[in-house]
Parts: sequence; C-alpha cells; structure tokens
Amino acid sequence: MRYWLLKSEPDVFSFDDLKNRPKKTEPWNGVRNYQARNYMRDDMKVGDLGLFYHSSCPQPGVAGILKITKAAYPDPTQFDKKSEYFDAGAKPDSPRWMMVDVSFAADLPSFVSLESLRDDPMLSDLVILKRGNRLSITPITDTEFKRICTLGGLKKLPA
DNA sequence: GCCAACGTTGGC
DNA sequence: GCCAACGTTGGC
Repeated sequence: MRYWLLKSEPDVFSFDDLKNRPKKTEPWNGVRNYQARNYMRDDMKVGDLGLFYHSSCPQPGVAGILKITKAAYPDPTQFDKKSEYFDAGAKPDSPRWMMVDVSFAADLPSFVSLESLRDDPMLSDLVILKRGNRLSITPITDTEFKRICTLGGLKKLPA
C-alpha cells in the first residue's frame, strides 16, 4: 500500500467535515490537474492512507488521516454545467477527470503545522515543501507518513 | 512547437 | 492584498 498527502481548503471541506459526515465515505471531487489525476487514476488503491492537509487558510498543516475507500472513477462534476468544476471539454463517453472516495481513518492528537513540517530534518524531501509545488495530491513515503503521525502525537498507526 | 499572456495556487 | 511559481491556453 501507498501513502498520500491530499490538500483541501478547510473553508470548502475540512478534516472535521469528513469526520462528521453521516455517510461513511466522501468523493474527493474537483481535482483539475493532470498529474494529480494520474496519481489517483494509476496509483491510488483502496486501503491506501493519506494525510488530510489544510491549505490556503490561517493555519496550514496536517489535520488528520484518511483512507481510500474507492478506486478512481469519473468525477461527475465535470459534466455538471452548474458546478464550478464543470469542464466543457469532458464528455461522459470520454471523461477527463477522475476522483476517488475517501473516509475518516484516524485523528491526530495534535495538529501538525506547516512550520513544524519545515522544521523537521526527516521531512526535508516532502514534495509539498519543495519550492513552487502546488500539486494537490502527492505521494509520500512510509517513513514520512510515520514521522508525521509521530509529530501529531499518534502512538499507534492506523491499519 | 514556441512562447507570451493569463489564471490559479498558496504562503505570507 | 501581494507576489512568486506554475499550468494552461491560443495565436502564430
């Protein structure tokens, strides 16, 4: 299995939103970047774990842990003219954008701020810390995943 | 295929 | 609100 970091703006959809959804699973829709799409389509598998990262907000950082519950399938918002994610170039018989479903996996006892990620020598290769990186979905190593869980005060890793 | 213009991201 | 960095678009 693999590990991921997924960005979301908490004003739009936060880790608490995911945790508190009555449904067990939520679609990770609205990704409109080819590289991020390819990660979902080609490499994400059910059971993979991800860090839920809050971006474009007063306190950026990792808020919790999610798991992938459904492999990539076409994102319906690309066909919805009323959606902000509508893409006139995408057709139902040739979808352009994909999404996966995710669900809450575990809380982190403490929020792991962007600053603390930057300050940790073990995380110097973390993709989102690289200059100019804007990818909303990036792979991370199991070492990085475990380290961030530790920084978040998690003693036992989620299964 | 080049590249300027434009739009978006995201930390500060 | 600013701005650096990046991705996409579209004319040529």
